Amino acid sequence: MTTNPPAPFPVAAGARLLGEVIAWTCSGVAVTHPALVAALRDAGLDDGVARELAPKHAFTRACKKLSDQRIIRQVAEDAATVRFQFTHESRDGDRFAYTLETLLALDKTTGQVTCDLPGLATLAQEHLDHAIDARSGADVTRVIQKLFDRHADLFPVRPQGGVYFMPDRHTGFVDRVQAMLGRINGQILRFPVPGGTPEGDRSVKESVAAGLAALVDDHRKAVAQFGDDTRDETLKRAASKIRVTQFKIQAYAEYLSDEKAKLDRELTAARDALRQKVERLAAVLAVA
DNA sequence: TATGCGCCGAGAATAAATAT
DNA sequence: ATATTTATTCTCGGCGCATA
Repeated sequence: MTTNPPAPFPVAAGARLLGEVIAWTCSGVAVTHPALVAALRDAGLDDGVARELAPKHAFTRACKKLSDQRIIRQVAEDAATVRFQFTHESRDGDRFAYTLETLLALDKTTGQVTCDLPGLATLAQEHLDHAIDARSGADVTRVIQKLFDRHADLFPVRPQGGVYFMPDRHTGFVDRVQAMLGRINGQILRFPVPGGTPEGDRSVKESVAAGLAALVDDHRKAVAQFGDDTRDETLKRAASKIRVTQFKIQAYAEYLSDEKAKLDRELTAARDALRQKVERLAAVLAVA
């Protein structure tokens, strides 16, 4: 066995990167919504992915904190207000006892809480205000996935997700995601994958091929569902999604090697199925 | 007005880390 | 050794929007 001198980074002249294996963690991240939006904007990312939480939905988060020895149920809702019943739960010997505590109203637009117990109104308002503002690690993960969904491609390394292969063309994009995560104390790990190693090339090929095959499969399933109640717009959108996937298969051809032909075949099958369906629906429509 | 569709949050399932 | 907490993905259902 020969001993190679330590390779400088990046790998070596001529050996280009295929991409990176990345994983992120937002464990324990607690950030306010405005701070998250600011972090996205400062990093040059689309801040539309971090949306506001409507008072109604924030209240369901707040309910978790308010549910100690208490059961909260929605009793009514109209355009402006949602009403909840708070029922106190206590242990009474060998059984539980329940007593009506209050009825609480939530204004869906202002996020204002009202109820006839002043202390409880204040407590509920505090929890609600916090829930409207606060974003958890899970929320940040959702934001990251939406960013990648809209602007880059991530191929799961394992079916459960969490670790992804990212093609090198998106390196600049991850740089921005990394900057964003840095501002909110999240962490992203990035392992460069150089081209030319047998196992690296194989693993990249398999994960990219599996990811693209999943897209093609989605198209196939969607087309199979279409019927005479499907709108023209939906059919057009399906065709456009198929074109996008075709573009991706082309763009990642170098990763796919011998897997490309199979993907091309499957995509063509999905496109033909759509074409046939469109023709059949047009025929049905003409008769009707 | 009804319907399809995307978005969002909840909850289940699962896994891993941490506390008891 | 067991229970609890935390994080993650997946699926489902409700809501609002656009459109026929």
